[in-house]
Amino acid sequence: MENVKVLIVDDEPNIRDLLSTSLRFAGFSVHAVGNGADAVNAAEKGAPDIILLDVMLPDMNGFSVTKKIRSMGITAPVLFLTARDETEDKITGLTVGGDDYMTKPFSLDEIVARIHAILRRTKQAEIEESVLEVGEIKINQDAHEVFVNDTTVDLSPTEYKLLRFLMSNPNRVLTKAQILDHVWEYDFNGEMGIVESYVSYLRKKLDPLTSESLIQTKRGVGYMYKSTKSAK
Amino acid sequence: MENVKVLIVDDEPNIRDLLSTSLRFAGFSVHAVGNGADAVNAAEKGAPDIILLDVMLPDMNGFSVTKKIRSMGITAPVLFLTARDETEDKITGLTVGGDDYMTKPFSLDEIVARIHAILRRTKQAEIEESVLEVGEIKINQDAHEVFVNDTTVDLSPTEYKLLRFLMSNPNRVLTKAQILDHVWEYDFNGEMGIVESYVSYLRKKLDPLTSESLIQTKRGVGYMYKSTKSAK
DNA sequence: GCAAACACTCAGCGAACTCTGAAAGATTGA
DNA sequence: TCAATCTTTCAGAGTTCGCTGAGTGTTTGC
Repeated sequence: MENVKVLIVDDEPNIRDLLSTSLRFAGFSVHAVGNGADAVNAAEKGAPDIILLDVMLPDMNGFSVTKKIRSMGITAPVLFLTARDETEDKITGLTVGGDDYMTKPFSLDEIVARIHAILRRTKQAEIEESVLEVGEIKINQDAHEVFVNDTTVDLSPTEYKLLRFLMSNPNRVLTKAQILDHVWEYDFNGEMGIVESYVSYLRKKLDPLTSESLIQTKRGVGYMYKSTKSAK
Repeated sequence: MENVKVLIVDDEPNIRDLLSTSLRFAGFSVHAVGNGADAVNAAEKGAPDIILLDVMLPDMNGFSVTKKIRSMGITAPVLFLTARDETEDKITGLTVGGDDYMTKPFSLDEIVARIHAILRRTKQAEIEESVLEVGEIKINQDAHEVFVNDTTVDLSPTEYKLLRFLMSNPNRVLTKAQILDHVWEYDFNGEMGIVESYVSYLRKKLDPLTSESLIQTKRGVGYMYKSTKSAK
C-alpha cells in the first residue's frame, strides 16, 4: 500500500498539523492546504489518491470544491470533514460514489481506519486486508465485528476502537497518553482514568472467552496486547 | 546509528547541561538552545534527527514551536519535556505521530532509552534493535519484558531500569553514584543505599535462574554486569 | 417520548512499589 | 585475629497505581 498520496484541506492550522503529522506517521505521503482554491490546484498537480476535505472553508464550500475537482476529471475519493451539527441531508448529498464523511472532532485512529477502508473499496484489487487477526481475536473492520475463537462479541464503539488500536500494536506497550491521543477524539480533555475504565470493560467481555488475559498491564508504563504467536 | 543529531531546547541551563553532557556521552551529536526562537532557527539550520523540547519556554510554548517547525516542512520527531503537574490537561495531543513526552524530573537512562525508541519507530528501516541481549538475559524494550534463558521475569519499573542500565554497560564497573545519576530522577536526593537495595532485589529475582551471579560487586568501587560472551 | 445503551467521573479498596533504617554478614588492613 | 568498613538483606511505613462498581448525564433506537 506504499506511496499513497493524501491531500488535506482544512483552514484550521491545528487540525492540519494534527492530520499531517499523524497520517505521515501512518505511512502516507501528505500534502496540506488551507483553502478551496489551493485545494483545486493541489488536486490537479499532486494527483492525490484520496482527499480529506473540510466542508466549511473560507473561500468556497466543500461541495463546490468537489464539483470543480470532478469536472477536471479527477476521480480520487473524498473524505469530508464536517461539524457534528451540519444538516444530515447536506452531508448525504455530498457522499456519492466512493466518498465518505467524518464528523469533527474525530479520533486519529478512526481517520486512518476510514482512509484505509475507502482505499480498499475504491481500489478493489487490493492487498489490504479488512480483517485484523491477532492471537485469538479477529476483527472484521468492514462489519465492525469482533470474534474470539469464532464467538461473536458485542462491543460498544469506544471499546471497539480501543481494541483495534491495541491489536494493531501487538506486543508493544502503549502508554495511556498514546491510547488517549489515538482512540479518543482530539479535543477530549478528560483524565486518563477513562482508559483504565475501558480496559476494564474490554477485559470483562473478552477474558471469559480467551485462554489467557490478552490485555496486559505494565504498571507505571501502560498496556500491551499480547500475542504469543509469531512475535514481530 | 551513528551521527544522530539531537536538538535540546530548555531554558534552565542546568537541565540543558545535564542533557547535553549525557547525550553527548551516549554518542549523539548535540546542539542546545534556550528559547523558542533559537529553537526554530536551529531546527532549520541544523537539520536535527530528533528534538527535545521543553513545553514551558520564556518566549513561546512548545506547541507553538512545534507548529512553526512543522510548517517549515521539518518532520523530525519531538520529545516533549513537561512538568509532572501540568500533565493531564496539556498532554493531550502530544503523542501524535512519532512524538512522545517525558515528565520532569526524568532519569538520564530513561531519556536515552526513549530517544532510541522514537528513532526506532520513525526510521522504521533501522538496524536498531529493541531487544537487548547480553549473556543469559534478554530484554525486549518494546514490551518491557525480561527473559532469563527464555523464562519470563517480573520486574518493577525501577528494577527494570536498573537492569537495563547495567546491561547496556556490560563488563564495566559502574559506581553507585553513576547508577544513581542515570537510573534515578535527577533531583533524587536520597542515599546510595537504595542502589544496594535494588541490586539486592534484582539478584534475588535473577540469580536463581542463571548459572552464575550476573551482577558482580566490586567492593569499594561499584557494580558490574558480567557477560562471558563476547561483549558488544 | 421512553427505555436501553453508552460515555464519562469519581471514590474506595487492595496490591504493588519506593525508600529508609537497622541488623547481620563479608571483606579488608593492621 | 580484631576492628573498621563496606555490603547484603529484610521488615515496615508511606505512597502511588490500577481496578472496579456506583452514579450521572447524554445519546440512540424503537
